Amino acid sequence: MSERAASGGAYIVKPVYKALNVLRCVGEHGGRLTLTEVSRLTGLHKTTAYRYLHTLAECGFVAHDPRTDTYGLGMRVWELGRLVSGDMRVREVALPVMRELRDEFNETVNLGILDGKEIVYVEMLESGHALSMRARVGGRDPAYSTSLGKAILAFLPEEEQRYHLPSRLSPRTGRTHTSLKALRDDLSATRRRGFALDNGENEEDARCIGAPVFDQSGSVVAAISVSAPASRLPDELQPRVAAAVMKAAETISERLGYPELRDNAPGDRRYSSGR
Amino acid sequence: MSERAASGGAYIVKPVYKALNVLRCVGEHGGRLTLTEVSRLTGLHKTTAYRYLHTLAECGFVAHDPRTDTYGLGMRVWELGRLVSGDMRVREVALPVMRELRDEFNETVNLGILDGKEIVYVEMLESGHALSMRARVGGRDPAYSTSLGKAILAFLPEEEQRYHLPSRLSPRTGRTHTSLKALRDDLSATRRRGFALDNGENEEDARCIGAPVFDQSGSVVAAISVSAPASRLPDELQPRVAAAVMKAAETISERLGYPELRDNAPGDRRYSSGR
DNA sequence: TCCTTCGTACCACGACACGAAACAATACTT
DNA sequence: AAGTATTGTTTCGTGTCGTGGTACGAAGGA
Repeated sequence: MSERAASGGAYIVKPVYKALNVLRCVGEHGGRLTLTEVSRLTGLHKTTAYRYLHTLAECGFVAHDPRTDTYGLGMRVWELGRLVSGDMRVREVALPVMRELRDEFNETVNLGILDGKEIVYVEMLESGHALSMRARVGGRDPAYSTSLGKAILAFLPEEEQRYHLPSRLSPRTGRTHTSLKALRDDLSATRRRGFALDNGENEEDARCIGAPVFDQSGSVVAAISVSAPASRLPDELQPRVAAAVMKAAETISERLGYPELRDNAPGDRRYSSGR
Repeated sequence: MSERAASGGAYIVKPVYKALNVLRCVGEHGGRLTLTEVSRLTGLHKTTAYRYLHTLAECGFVAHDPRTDTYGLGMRVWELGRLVSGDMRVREVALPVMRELRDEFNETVNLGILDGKEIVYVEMLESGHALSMRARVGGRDPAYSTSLGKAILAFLPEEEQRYHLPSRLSPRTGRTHTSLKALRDDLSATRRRGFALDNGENEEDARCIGAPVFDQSGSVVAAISVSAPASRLPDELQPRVAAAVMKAAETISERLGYPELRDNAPGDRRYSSGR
């Protein structure tokens, strides 16, 4: 079996890396995992999984139910998770603005944060329509194939941007960018016009329009987007939605302390290069 | 010499154990921790801390801010934390009942869960009074010195109970039980009367009255309590408060599917909850 | 009854985690 | 400006300890 070089990077302590995988595995399967299931899912030797689970349990990161001999996430994870929530000022600040935006078009509004090469959905307001998107709060998608991700990437300093770009663009739909060149062109276009477009690049038949959110230091920290089935977001509507999304994003940025821009010219958006 | 006690007993993988300590350390200090700070706080060698942080970062459990060269909790922690929240049905179910209880006496109402030898405050409704308790949501206290903890411990099967009792009872105040014998007596008393008392055992001058919450399988999963300064909870008032706390706890238990004891008629257990 | 599959326990071996020391790149002092 | 102290990063040899095989008792299923 050809093991992936995943755990082979530099300065990676393998026991830690693999144990964290166990933790994530337990979380993703909603608890109720038995030892052998964990062993199978992670590909670890049964004995090794056993020791990891014991260690994780000792620290409170997983909880062992002695009745069913199953493992689930522990309270310490919840505890730490709350601490992260407390740090996410964007979320509270953005919520009321997102609500307005949702009501304006009655379409799903998303708030996303860049984490590594993926964006994480941090908040999401559903549209009234029955047809809803697949994404969920806490879920992830590649940054390069979503309007949220592209909105953030486009306004990142080049050096940082490179860090968040994958070496290989695996196409998620027929419309996903497959070359770094095409993606870079897309990014500079979004930077020019101030918002990002996703025409079914991440999910078939789904259209998204996203705009970046800046904090007081002038760097992108998040993005918001309106997403809907292509049928409900025809080309004629896009300018109006894009303007609204950008407006909302600017409002959030200002409330985060981002210095207001006097000029409202829509192509003149620049991030401060100095820090 | 004291290594066995320090970094755990058998089946503990030390790199994992220590890395988890790093993670908790980063969380407790609200992020913004530098490498050497982590090294100092955890007592780990600088190189080791460096490798752990790298590994944790690779897995998304900590985030490295390259600007300030500091580490904070990563998005993956938030992600997993949400999953735990989703599992905590008690919390949603208990909230409205807790609200009623808070309004009845205008005192702080707590919801706690047992985790290891400690209880974790999962929800908390403050009283209107200016004088509030020290405890916070997400915080911890020893189980044996709080009414929440004792309410849960008392209704645990003996074998499980022993697992959650510390070998050494370190006194937190002058009133804390110092002997296992005294604690056991207290526990059987609480089991008899159905609620637990804490007269300044955990925090000087703080009184708490707690009652256990059961789930559909009939086992304790949590406890609620009313807590207040001793001056506002005089002996005369205790019976009334205790009755109300027990009533509220029973209501929550029933809504969690706990079969009411009085009538055994199947399918006939949906009255007397006032709704 | 046998047979499977579970969690737990033990052990010998060699991978790899570890700490010392030195590196480069900043901050702080003089 | 030169010196000094502290930072994060890198390399490397040593010996610890994490690892996978293996085995045992218990608990179901056939």
